Amino acid sequence: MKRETDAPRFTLNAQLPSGTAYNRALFMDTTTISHIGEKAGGSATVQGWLYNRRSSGKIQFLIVRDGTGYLQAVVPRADVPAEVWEAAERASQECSLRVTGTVREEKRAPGGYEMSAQSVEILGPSEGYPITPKEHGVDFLMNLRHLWMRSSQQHAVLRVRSEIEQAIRDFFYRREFTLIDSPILTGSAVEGTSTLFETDYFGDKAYLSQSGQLYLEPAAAAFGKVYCFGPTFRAEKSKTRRHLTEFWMIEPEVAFLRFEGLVELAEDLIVTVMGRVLERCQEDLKRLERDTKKLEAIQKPFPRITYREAVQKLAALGFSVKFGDDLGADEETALAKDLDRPLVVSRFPAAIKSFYMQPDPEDPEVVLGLDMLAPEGYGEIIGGSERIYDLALLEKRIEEHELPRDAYEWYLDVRRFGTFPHSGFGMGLERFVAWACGIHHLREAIPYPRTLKRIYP
RNA sequence: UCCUCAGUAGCUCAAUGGCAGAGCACCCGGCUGUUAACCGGGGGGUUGUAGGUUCAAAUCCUACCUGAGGAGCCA
Repeated sequence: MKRETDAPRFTLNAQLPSGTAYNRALFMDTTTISHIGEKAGGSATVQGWLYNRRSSGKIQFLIVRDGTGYLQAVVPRADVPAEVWEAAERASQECSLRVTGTVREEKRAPGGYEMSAQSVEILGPSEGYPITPKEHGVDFLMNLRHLWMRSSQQHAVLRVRSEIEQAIRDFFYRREFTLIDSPILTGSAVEGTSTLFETDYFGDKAYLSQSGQLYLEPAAAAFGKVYCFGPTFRAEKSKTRRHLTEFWMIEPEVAFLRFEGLVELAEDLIVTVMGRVLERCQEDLKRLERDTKKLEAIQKPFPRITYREAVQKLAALGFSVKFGDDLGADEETALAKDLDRPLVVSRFPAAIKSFYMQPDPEDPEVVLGLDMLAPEGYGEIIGGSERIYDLALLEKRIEEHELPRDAYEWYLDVRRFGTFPHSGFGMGLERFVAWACGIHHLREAIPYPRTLKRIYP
C-alpha cells in the first residue's frame, strides 16, 4: 500500500538561486558529501571535520564528515607530496579540514564513494577531543552535548527530528490549517501553578507556557483550523526517561470537529509522519539500527478502548483498579502490551481529567478525552479532547476545579460570542522522535535537553 | 517528594581489609586497503567530600554532595 507522506516533490538544491556568494561557497567551489556521487570520475573538494583516521605505515585513511555524510579520503604516501602526507598525519579527531582529490566508486569505503586525496589542508586544529570512539557514560556525554551531536547516532536522531518537524508542518499546511504561535510568557496557568516555571515580569509574576491550547481555542473561532508548534515548559519534578522540563509540542485545534473526527486526525498525523520518516530517513534509521518493520506496522486504524473497558480488562488481569482511578504506568504498559500500533484510550471519568473536557452525551460520567499510547513502551504521545462549548457548564467546571475565574474571562468569551463545538490535542515531539528512532531516553531526542538535573550546556 | 543503585587515570571499568591496575584517548616507534584497524613502548591517581573503626580503608560505618534508574504527574 502506498502511503501518503506529504513529502515535497522538489529537491533542495534545485531551488537555490545560482550566483549568490553562499551558493558559490557551498555548492560550486566545494561539494557536500551527500552529493559526492555526482562528482564520480572527476575532481572535487570537500570541507568538514575529521571523523576518524587510520594509518597503515605508507597509507592513511581520513574519514571526513561534513554534516551531510561521510567520505573516506585515501592518502598513499607514494602518490602525494610530502607536505600533504604530513598534513594528513597532523589531522586529529574533529579538526576541520579541506580535502581535494579525485572521486570514484569504491565498495570497500563507507558511503560507497572514496576520494584519492591530492591535497589536505587543516583549517582548525583539534587537540584532545574528549569523545573517543569507545564507550562513554551518559552524564559525561550530556555535559558534552554540544560536541556529542557530531557523533553519528546522535546526529542521525537530530536529522530524523528535523524531518519529523518538517513533515508535521507539511501535514497541517496541506490540510489548510493556519499556524498560530501561542505565547511563551503567560499571565495565568491553565491548571494550577505547581508545574509552572515562574519568572519576574516587571514586578508581576509571569509563567512559561505549559500549553498553547487556551490561546488556540479563540484562534479556532477566527481561522477554523489552527495549530501551534513550539516549546512547552513543565516544572514537574519528573525523573524518568519519558520527561523533559522543556519539550516541543504540536497542538491542533479545530472548529466544529467532534470527538470521532479528532481521533481520526490524530491517527492520520501519526501514520503520515511515520510514513515520511520511513521514506526519507532510511540511512539514519539504519545507523540507529532501528527495526523499520515496527514502524511499517503503524497503519490505520489504531485499536481503541474506552476507560470503562480498560478498567474491566485490567481487573481481569489482576490489577486492583476501579472506576475513577487514574491509570498508572504499569496499567498503561499492560494495556499496550502485544500491540503493534498505538492504542487509543478514551472516555475518562471527568474527575481525573482537565476542566475543559466535554462530557459524553451518552455517558455523562465520562468526558470525550483521548490518550494515545505508543507501542514498545514509549508511552503517551498524544492527549486531547472535545472541549466544553456550553458557557454555563464551563463556568461550573472552573468553579469545581477552584480555578481563578478572573484569569479565564477572556477564555470564556469564546463561549459568549458564537460558541461552537471544537476539539484538539497535543502531541509530544520528543516522544514521537524517540519512538521513531528507537532510542531509550527522551534527552537524546532534543538538541539541548532540559531535565530536572540539567540546564547545561 | 519517595524508593533503589552508583561515584577509582581524560573516558569505560577492575581491584571486597594488605604494593592502585587494564583497555581506549594522548605522545613515540612499526605496518600500502584500514572499517571502533592492528603491534611495541611511554607519561598519566588527594579512589566524590567530611568524619569514624582498624596495625592497615578504594573496600567497613555515619553524614553530606553529585549522578543514574524507577514511582507519582504528564506530552
